[in-house]
Amino acid sequence: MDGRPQIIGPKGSLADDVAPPSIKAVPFLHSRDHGAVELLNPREQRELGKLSSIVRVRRQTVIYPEGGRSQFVFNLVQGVAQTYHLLESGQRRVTSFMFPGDLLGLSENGHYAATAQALTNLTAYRIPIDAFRSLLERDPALDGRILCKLCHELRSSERHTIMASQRDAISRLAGFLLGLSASPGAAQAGAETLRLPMLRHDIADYLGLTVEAVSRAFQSLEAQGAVHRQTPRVISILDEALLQRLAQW
Amino acid sequence: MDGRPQIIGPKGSLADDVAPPSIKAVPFLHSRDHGAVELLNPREQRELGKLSSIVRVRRQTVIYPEGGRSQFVFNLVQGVAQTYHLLESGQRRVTSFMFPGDLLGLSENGHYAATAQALTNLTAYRIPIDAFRSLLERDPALDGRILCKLCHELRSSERHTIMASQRDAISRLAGFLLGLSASPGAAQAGAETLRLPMLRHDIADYLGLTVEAVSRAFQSLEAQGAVHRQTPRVISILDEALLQRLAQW
DNA sequence: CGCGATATTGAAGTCTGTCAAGCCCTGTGG
DNA sequence: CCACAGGGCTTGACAGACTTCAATATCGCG
Repeated sequence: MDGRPQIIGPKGSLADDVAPPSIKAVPFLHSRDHGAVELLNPREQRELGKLSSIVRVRRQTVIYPEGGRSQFVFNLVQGVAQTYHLLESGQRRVTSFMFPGDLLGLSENGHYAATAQALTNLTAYRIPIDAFRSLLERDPALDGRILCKLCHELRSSERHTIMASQRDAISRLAGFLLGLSASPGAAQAGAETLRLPMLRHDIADYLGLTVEAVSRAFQSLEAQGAVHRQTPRVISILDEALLQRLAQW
Repeated sequence: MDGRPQIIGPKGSLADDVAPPSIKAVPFLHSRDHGAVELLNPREQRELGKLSSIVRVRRQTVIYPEGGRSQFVFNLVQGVAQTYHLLESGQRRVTSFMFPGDLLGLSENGHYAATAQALTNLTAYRIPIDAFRSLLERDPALDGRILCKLCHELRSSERHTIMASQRDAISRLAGFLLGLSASPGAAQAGAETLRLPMLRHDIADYLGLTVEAVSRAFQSLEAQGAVHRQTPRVISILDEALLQRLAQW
């Protein structure tokens, strides 16, 4: 089986197995610091579903490449993805990890601004960008919700910036783990064990460190009793308050 | 004279001196890497102007505080501002520098997500957020443009992240100077002399460095012949290609 | 169960942060 | 318009943290 996205088709035969389109964010106006909620009402979910194909993408597969002609927007409903830039220096910078409830391929200008890659096998709604735009024009309320989602993304990008510009590796990793455990799609339902879907290399490229520095930061967090590595990819958070303190916010 | 924003009032007496509302961004769909353009047509400029008060803010004044109840959106038409977060560790993180054509106070959820502060004396349209939102609902085309502006901001935030997560100070500063000289409102009309409206301390907090590191990075860039410091705040770019190379993209 | 990829650990070099001191702008007041 | 004072900027020395290079241990997939 090749690595290309497998298209199941509009309202495809397996659609019944698939969760409906979903966009989650912290609402625009509201009391602060409450978690993300579903922005789409059932009607909007149906509308989006009608425009979409369902695609299943295998782990490691590139969903769309940086610079590619932007034809589709993707709504992730299952699995995890990352977006990254390749720098001319040969380095790679991971700009975001995407979870169910996220929208990929939007923040561009005719071409994709980053490469998107599946970290796990994933399922997404693939929406032609023209259809998406005309839906937004017909439906100002939905448009407002998308605006809200973008604001949310902007905030998390700023959060990312703050994390990546911390001076020491421990602060960066602590902030990363906290963000991950607070992220709606990332933590499995409140348990304090965190399954990391990404490699150390991905974390390093996200935080602007080397894998060695990430590894040593894990070591230090574990030595201080903040976390425990059950396996390299399964982390339990032992002392969230300590993590918070170490993150230096 | 106190430091509070000076309100000139809706269509105030000095409105004739003031440029019309302006929102600039790289268009959504289009061939790539062209500069930012004005997104508002004259009708939209009038609409926004009718909803707004014109405020003049003195250098250093806080426009709105992080966490404050979000009541207004600001459209900057003259001068420069920055937004920042104060971390619990006492550090400060500058998240963006804003120029004419930018929109402040949008990316929030009922409360301002960051503090906005004037770096120079500035002029802005102050738009009540409710009026702004209802205008967007009445005018889907404008809504789409704001969406475009947000995408643009998201891209520049990611750019910021990439810059701030570079390993060495020279790369960060080179990237910063390039971004500034490419920024529509920042460079004075194509001249290769760049007037920096922000302090070294602001640059340091933007790049995640100390002022000393910024100073040494300037020293190094100058020694390599990439830039020349006419005064600490007036920089000429001597070799843009070299800067590009040093920025490591 | 075994191999390849991933993760960890170790040692040396480099760069930034910190602390300290001096210089130079800038803008305020006469 | 000029002088002065304060703040901003630069430079120096040292310690600490990260990167780099290298080797080993471990995980997880087939």
